[in-house]
Amino acid sequence: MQELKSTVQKTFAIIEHFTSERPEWGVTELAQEMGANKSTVYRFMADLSKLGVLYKHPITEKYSLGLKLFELGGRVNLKSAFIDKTHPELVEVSKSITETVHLAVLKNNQVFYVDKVESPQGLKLSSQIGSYNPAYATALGKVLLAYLPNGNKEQVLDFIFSKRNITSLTNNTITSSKNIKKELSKVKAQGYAIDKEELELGLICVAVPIFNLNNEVVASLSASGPANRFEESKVSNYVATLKKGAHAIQQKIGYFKP
Amino acid sequence: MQELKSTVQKTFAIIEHFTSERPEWGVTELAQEMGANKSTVYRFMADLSKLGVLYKHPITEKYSLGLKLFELGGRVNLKSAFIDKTHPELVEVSKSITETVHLAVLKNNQVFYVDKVESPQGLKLSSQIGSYNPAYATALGKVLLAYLPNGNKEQVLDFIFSKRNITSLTNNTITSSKNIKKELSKVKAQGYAIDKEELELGLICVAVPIFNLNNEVVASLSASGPANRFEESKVSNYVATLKKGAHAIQQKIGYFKP
DNA sequence: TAGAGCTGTTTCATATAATAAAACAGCGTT
DNA sequence: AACGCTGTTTTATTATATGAAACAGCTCTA
Repeated sequence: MQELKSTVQKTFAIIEHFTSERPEWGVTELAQEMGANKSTVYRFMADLSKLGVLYKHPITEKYSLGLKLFELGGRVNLKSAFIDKTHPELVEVSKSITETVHLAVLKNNQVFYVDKVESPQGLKLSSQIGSYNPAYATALGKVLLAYLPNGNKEQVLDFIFSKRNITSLTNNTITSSKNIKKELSKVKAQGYAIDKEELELGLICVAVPIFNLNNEVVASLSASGPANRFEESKVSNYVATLKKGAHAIQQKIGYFKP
Repeated sequence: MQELKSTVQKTFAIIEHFTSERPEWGVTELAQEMGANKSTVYRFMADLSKLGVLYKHPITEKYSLGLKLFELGGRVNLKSAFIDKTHPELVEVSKSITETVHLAVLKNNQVFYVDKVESPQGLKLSSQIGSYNPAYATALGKVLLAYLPNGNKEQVLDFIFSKRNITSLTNNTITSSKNIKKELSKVKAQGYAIDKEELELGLICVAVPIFNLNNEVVASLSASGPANRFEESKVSNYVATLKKGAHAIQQKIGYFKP
């Protein structure tokens, strides 16, 4: 934990450990997990409990996320102009395509999921609003990379493809710098990207760019679903629907820059 | 701000200033509001923005609450966060009224059932902890909507009442935006809501608000039962009992205010 | 066009709060 | 009764937060 400089960062490093997979932590085990001192973590958790950010179960004495975060989260949801403006369009696209639809931006050189509408066909994807995925293994990421401004494109791509950042997620993942550059040219030429089980086996994804008023790509819109539902013949229809949605979103968010 | 000892408390003191009434702050004005140093507040806000807890508008440079809080809010397990503190009170109220008692919050613009105590008279309601019902057709929902902060009230109501979201569940369901607004004014004026077979034929429900320390409504408490047991004369007694219960719950979920 | 008056941001010596080892306390189990 | 596991408190030490001042960038306005 000593590598985190500010207390604000430490605070949220602790909070972030409470995930849906691991919603409960004791003081000692969380300190161990974080490689931090027990009494330090204790003080943070005690403070956060006093504020209602964490909730301490009166019997088990385990901590979990508290009502304060629910309340604050609710304030964001209702106020956020971004999601308020894009969500209805995502709903439209999802209805039309009947698959899960994502809106993502590039953040820290990764795909950052901003909004999501689940498929009415009820296939659960592991993606979550606010989470990240590698850019090189997703259709969303390919679009965001393909349209990077020429000024720093090479730089960003070289950084992403420095060996330590790349892991092969499936047999189809593109792991070489040369091949991804070829792929990105193709994406830019055809105006959309496709991910054929490169992130996860059985999962296919199609994505299109969302432009701002300066013709820069600020976000990407995608449809994802099981491979058996994404026949070649359907893709062009999906792309057309996604582009219509992307266009509608562009009209609404002329100002947004991530 | 110097009276706040720990940095964790300072962090959330800053975050708490972003309310629905005042969702945007600049560095200088927030520092003034808090009686704190400008550069101190700046560092906090810069750190929080890096984490996505705050969002800095690229043009106005004003800060607002960010996606990270939205994400964290979604992770909170309401059942475990509420139920330990509220359940005993629900039992009390249910004993006194001898009808089924519910505790609910507004989530995704719908009524979300957090806790429930069944009537000792053994009428089974279809409601379940963790399930949803439309806000406009329940007493719980009317309370939660009536006390929405003025900042985004209109927006939320308009969203809920865009035609495709409304279905008439019984002959009594209020389905027009105009009528629900009238109804909500009434609810706020009298301090409680009543649902006369608007969700389900034969089912009547009375609900009161639960406030937090900022006088914002965070939840709603209700009693429900068959229409023939809810005579006009009893309702005022039910409301009184519910309010007593709501008050007791408020005492328990009132957190330390930074 | 010069300058006043706002912003947000950076710097740096100083003060203060965060840290971590150790001891403590409470609870079950052996 | 002694062990091993919790969460909690204490303490001297160290590292971090602080805030005054200066800077930078912008929009008015005279």
